[in-house]
This record gives sequence, structure tokens and C-alpha cells, in this order.
Amino acid sequence: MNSFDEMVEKLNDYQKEAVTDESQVALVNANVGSGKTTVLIAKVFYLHFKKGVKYNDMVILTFTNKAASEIKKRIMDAETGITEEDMPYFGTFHSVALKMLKTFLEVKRLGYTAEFTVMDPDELHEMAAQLISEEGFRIKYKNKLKKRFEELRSGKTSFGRMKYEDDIEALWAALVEEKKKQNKMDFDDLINNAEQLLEEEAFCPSWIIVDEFQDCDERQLAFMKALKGPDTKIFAVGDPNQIIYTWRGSKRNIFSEFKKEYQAREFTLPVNYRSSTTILEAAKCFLADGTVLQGTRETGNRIALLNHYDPFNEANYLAERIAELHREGARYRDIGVFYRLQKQSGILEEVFERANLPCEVSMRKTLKDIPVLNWFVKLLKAAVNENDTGNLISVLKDKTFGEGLSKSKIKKVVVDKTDISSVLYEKVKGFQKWCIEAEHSRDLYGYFDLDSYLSPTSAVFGENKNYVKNLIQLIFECPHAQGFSALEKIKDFVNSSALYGVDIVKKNIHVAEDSVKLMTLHACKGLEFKHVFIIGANYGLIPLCTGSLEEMEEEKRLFFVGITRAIDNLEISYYTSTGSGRVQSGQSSYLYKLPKHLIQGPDGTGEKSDLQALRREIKSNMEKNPENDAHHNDKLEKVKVRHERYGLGTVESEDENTITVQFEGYGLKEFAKGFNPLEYLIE
DNA sequence: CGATCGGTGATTTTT
DNA sequence: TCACCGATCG
Repeated sequence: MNSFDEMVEKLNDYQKEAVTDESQVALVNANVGSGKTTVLIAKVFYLHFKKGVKYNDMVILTFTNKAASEIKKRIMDAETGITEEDMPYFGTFHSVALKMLKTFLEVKRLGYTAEFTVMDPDELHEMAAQLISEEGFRIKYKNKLKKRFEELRSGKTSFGRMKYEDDIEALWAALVEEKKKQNKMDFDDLINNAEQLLEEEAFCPSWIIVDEFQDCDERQLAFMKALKGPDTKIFAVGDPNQIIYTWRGSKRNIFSEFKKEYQAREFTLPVNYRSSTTILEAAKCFLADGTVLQGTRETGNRIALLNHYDPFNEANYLAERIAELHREGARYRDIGVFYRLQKQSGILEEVFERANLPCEVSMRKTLKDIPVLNWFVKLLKAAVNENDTGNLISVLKDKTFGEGLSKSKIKKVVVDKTDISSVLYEKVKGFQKWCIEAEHSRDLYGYFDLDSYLSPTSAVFGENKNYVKNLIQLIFECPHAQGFSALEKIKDFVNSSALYGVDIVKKNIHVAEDSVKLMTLHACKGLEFKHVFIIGANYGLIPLCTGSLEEMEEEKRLFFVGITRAIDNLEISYYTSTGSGRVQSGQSSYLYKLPKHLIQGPDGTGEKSDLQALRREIKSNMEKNPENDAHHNDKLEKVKVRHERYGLGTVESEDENTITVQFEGYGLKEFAKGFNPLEYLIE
């Protein structure tokens, strides 16, 4: 067929070999920027067009919804008439597991009914909290429940060096039972239960194709194993140099272990199409031994290495530099700023906003961030799943949107059923019946009489009403649920809202179309930008202080991932201010690894130190505004201070309770004394 | 229950 | 270095 032949023309020999291979199990070592997604899609086309394998006979497993929809989109673009239904098992591990549990696996055998719903981690946490308070489990380290459960499951017996035992194991057992009772599965259950049922099921696809194989954990490997029949072939693609999630369960030796277990044939894609040779050469300093990485592009610009006094100065510099790039014709969306910790984004956001730079911080936003939708989705979950007492209670209890019922009233209404005065309770209980009888009606808003629950007197009533109405519309217009009844659509939404949270909200939240992207080094994996800034390259951030050598190696891979996102330009910066907290002053040892001829920086090739620039700037500002100093002491005697957020400043005035500081570039700021994060600088 | 003491770990996050 | 937790004591 055309689309495949066209595609295969453009592949290099390494890629072709992997695409046309038909080993029982193939493992593709896809180096950074080597066209991994292209190979994956070409593989699907090859199997479909050349080998006549039906799409519904392939299982394609990804880690993110984004990757899954990208693959499906490319397939639908290539062949008209193909729809999502033709690719039922293309998706994230979780969504594929859910699909199987909902369609052909017999969940009854595990104590569930086919109507089960999916619970997100917060819901699991709420359920645990409810069990602790109701059943009186004695639990220590309640804030670290998630971590403790993980350790319990992976067999690690102790948490810290706890002297006394608590009821953690009993709580876990009760949680398992409660989930069945409320007919809900959490994310792990989806994979585990699907795996368990698949072992006794004859369902065997012809092909299993796995993306980002390096991120698989035990659970996902077991799921693949259960899915694999005697004739099933596996094609797994990943990059061992981008293993940055071992702290989340992915295995460091996954490639060699998998190769050994399945006698997999190994392929390598060594050609990088993304980055300039300079950037690639720099990245090579952080590659695992034995990796071959070949560039295809011109030398390109040197990597700019610069320093700033502190994060505030850095943010100001970035704002200026990015504005300059924009003036020179760069689009904001081609610029990425990466840092090690989430909290580093705050100062950037603030400064960029003041500078009128459109920017978007990559953080997971879900329905939960909008309180009214959080409540409404819980309401729907309770309405659709008659066993879901957890969400039902939570919805009724809610003081803002629900009825604010007390604990004792809840007991009378929900458990004893002696109190029938809760209107909302009756609405929830009668919902499925109404839905079936009034099939034509989609007026969920009217049914629940939401006008009276969304507090019409509230200032945000209009906004909340809009959110809910938009969401209802979204539920019924969901493209992959066409042909479903209203009730089925709501059930489908309730389950997928947990799994596809991001996509659903994106449509509701206004984001500037062309904006600079700010994100952690972890979040940048899989992306690319013409211009990349990696900030805070100090020891204590990049790399973060770690306990073990293995974690240190992962920090290195993380930096590698960051560098290799850059297409044309890369700037790396560090702080010169005296280290605060665990962050040390001066450039990270990683920067010394970079060969001198690749960089343009403060040490060798003439780029001035930002600290000197700052001193000059302060001096000239003072000369420009002499009247500022007129009614104060001699400027030389002024007390200089530093704030971790606002940077350098001088004390303007001081009384017994407050201290007012003039910050360079930020302006006046008042702090309460005794509670100020100011550092006095003595020259 | 509140004060105090001692020990630990702090970060990254999709579904 | 600090914040947080649990244990212990009065």
C-alpha cells in the first residue's frame, strides 16, 4: 500500500531492518532522537499492509495518552475509514487493561461486576482514610500511606526503623475487600486483575508492540507475559539511556533481563536526526558505555554556559533572553526551560508574567483542580455505581456543593436508611432509572437540580455552572462513545475521566497558543525544542544529592535527557550565590565534563559573568536615581540583603515589626521581622 | 493534651 | 538544615 511504501523509502537501513524483522521477540534499542515513533508506526503499517495482520489483532501499549493518540492519529491519517473502534487495543497499559476487563474478561471471578468503576489514587486514599476512622485501624505515618503500601506489596517489611507494629496489613486487606464491595478498581488493580484473568483466557493477539519499554515495571511486564500466547510476537522499543523512573518501579536492567528471558533479537537505531552535532557531542559525555550515537546534522552553535547570582537574576536574564529570541523570530513554543524541582518554577512564572512573556508550566492538571467538577464527577460516579458509598458520602458531606450532612445524619440516610430527607441522596439512587426512562433527555443539570447546589449566591456561581454544563456537553459528545446510550456514555466517561484527566481539562482551561514551556527534567522526556535552557546546574540540583551510586547514575541520565531535547540551541546556567540549603555554589561537576571546544562560557571563551553585570547594573541604577538615596544614609553604608525569591536588595527602612527592602529589579517589599527569609550580606 | 526529644528524609510522577 | 512524625513524660 502507498502509505507504507512511502514511509519505508524514508527509513534508514537500521530502521528498515527493525521494521521488517519477524523474530518471535524483538527488542529495539532506540537511541535518543532516532525516529522511534516513526519505526513503531512503520512496524504497524508493515504488519497491516504487508502481512495482513488486522489492527484488532495487535496490542499496542504506551505509557501516556499522548503517545497512544499520536499513534492512532497517524494510522487514521494514513488510511481513510479507519476509526478508533478498529484499534481496540491501542492505548496505555491501563486503558487497554480496562478495555479487556470491560469487554471479554470475566471480572465476576474476582468479585466484581461488569459495572465496576475506576478509582484514581485520591479516591483510594479517601477510602483508606474512611476505613481508618470507621474500623479504627491504628496506622502510623498516615501521610506516607502510599509509600507504605508500595513497600508492603514489594515485600519490604519495615518502614524506616519502626519499633512498633501497626495495622497496615489489616488495612490493606480491608481495602482490597472494600474495593470489591464498592465495585471499584484502582490503577494497579486494572493491570493486576487483567493479568490474572488473561492467564486463564485464550485471548492471544498476533502482536504486542510496546513503546517506551524502558519505563516498564514488574507489573507491566507480567501483564505482557499474560497477554502473550505461544504464537504471539513481541516488538518492544525503548532507550536504556533514558531510564529515569526507577524510583517509580521501572527496572534498571530491564533490557538485558528481557533479552535473556525471551531470547529477544536486539536491534539498534543509532542515528540521531534531532540535534546539532555540538549538542550531540555534549550529550555523549553522559551516555552509558557502549552506546553508539551518530549525528546527521551540522556543527551548529556552541552550548552557552553561563552563571547568575541567584534564581531571581537568572529568571530576569531568561525573560530578557527569550524576549530577544522572540524579536529575532523564534516562536515561544520552540523554547523550553528545564529545571530539576517543581518548586523552581515559581520564580520563573512570576518574573515571566511581569515581563509579559506567555508561558505554560507543565504540571498535571486534572478535573480535581476545579472544585466544582471534582464534586460533580464524584456525584456522577456515585450515581452510576450503586455500590459506590465512598463517593456518595463524600458528595453528601460536602459543605460547598453538597448538603453538608453530618456524620450521624449520613449514617441515618446511607447506612440505616431511616432518614429520607436528603433530596440529593434520592436523586442519586433514582438516577439510573431516570436515565433509562428518559433516554432522550441529557439534562443532567436539571435532573440533579444543580442550580440549588452550586450556591447561586456565590461569586463564582456563573463560572461553576459553565464548568458543569461544558463537562456535560463533553460527556455526550465524546467521539469514541457514539452509539452508546446516555447511561453508557456517562459510565464510559466516569471510568475514563480517571485515566484521561489531562485531556478532558485542557479543553476547559485557557492556555496561550504560543507560549514558552517550563517543566522539570523528568517532564521533558519525549519532547523537543529549538531552544533549550537548563537552569540551576549546581550540585544539589543537577545532580540532586543522592544516597546511592545508582541514583547518581540516574541523575546523569536525567541530564542527558534534558540536553538531548535541544534541536539547535542549548544554554545551561548555574548560580554563584553562596549555597542555600543543599544547593552548592558554583557549576555542577557535570559541566566540567563538557569538552571545552563545545562551550562558550564564563571560564574560557569570553562570556562575562552575570555577577559582574549585576554589580554594574546596580551601580548605574544608583547613579541614575540619586534622589532615591538623598534622604537616606550614604549608599555605601546601606545594608545589603538577599532573599531566596527576590534576589539582591538593600534595606530601605526598618522598625520594630517590619523591614522594607528595595530589591533590584523587583521593587519594594515589606517583611515581618523575625519571620523573614532574608540573608544579610556583609562585604 | 502539650512540650520536648530523637530520628529520618528531603526530589522526580503517568495512569 | 529543617520539617515532620512518633514516643514519652508530666
